[in-house]
Amino acid sequence: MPELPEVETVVRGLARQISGKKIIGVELYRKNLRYPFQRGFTALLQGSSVVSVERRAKYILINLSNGNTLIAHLGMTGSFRVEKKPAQQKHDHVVFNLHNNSRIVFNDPRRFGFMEIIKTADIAASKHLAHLGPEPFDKNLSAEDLYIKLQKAKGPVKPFIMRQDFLVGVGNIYASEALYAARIHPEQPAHTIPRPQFIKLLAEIKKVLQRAIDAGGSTLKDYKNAEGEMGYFQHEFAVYGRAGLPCGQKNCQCAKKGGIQKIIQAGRSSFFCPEKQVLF
DNA sequence: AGACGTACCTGACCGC
DNA sequence: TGCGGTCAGGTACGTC
Repeated sequence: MPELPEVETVVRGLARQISGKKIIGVELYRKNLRYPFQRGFTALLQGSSVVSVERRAKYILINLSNGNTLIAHLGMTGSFRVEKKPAQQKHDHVVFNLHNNSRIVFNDPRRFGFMEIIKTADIAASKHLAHLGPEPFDKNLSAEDLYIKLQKAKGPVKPFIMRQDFLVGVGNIYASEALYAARIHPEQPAHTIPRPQFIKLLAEIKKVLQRAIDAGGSTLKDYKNAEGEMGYFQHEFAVYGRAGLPCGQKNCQCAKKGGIQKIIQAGRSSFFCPEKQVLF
């Protein structure tokens, strides 16, 4: 499910639904997700109130009044939903009962997601967040620093821009979309990209992420935000999942030559327009 | 040190 | 209808 826009959408929904609410009980329906739940998981939450809900990279941070933060990651298929009345579904793993009688349910069929509680003061230095690169929408984001890293990169550009220690938030969908918008072939060696093209690529990454946030994320299969709403950005994909179809721009010659190409890079599907994205 | 494959899991879909 | 194979939005870890 979730790249930056989907996580951002979930965070905004959760913030609306649970900010200021007290957690009166937690139900765990298994002993692990991707990792085992830590000892005392339930006790660390019970009785505290939600101060705020934030996003860092693709992680959801729920800050609590007791000085702890619940870090949650959605993996590929994790989702939160808000319920007024219990309506158990397959793969519901965690339920947070709030004092206003609503329930926040975490559901995750593949269980690649996880949750961990850490002291709020230790969040930035925590195992999961310490190595992360900058946020794309950080006011102080330095294109120059990123370009220096890019020049030292070895492999093709597409897997490189998905590295969370380079720049956070870009996953498999938006990597293809941003490269298309910047007219860069996904197999172009990262270090060969000239400075102006990289600046363009960075701008397109931000643009596509922002457009996706504005559309409420992308719903491929069953993604929904915390309030049960689907995203709509999938209707705006120019290349992702569109192998054999014409690319996002009308009248592109690629339509006559087999359309959008699909290749596998680092075990993931990449999509590109063979007319507009040419190796150099 | 860094790059790569692989593992983690379930479900949907496709061809036979 | 059923079965096997393939693929899926992400991350971490072992092994060169």
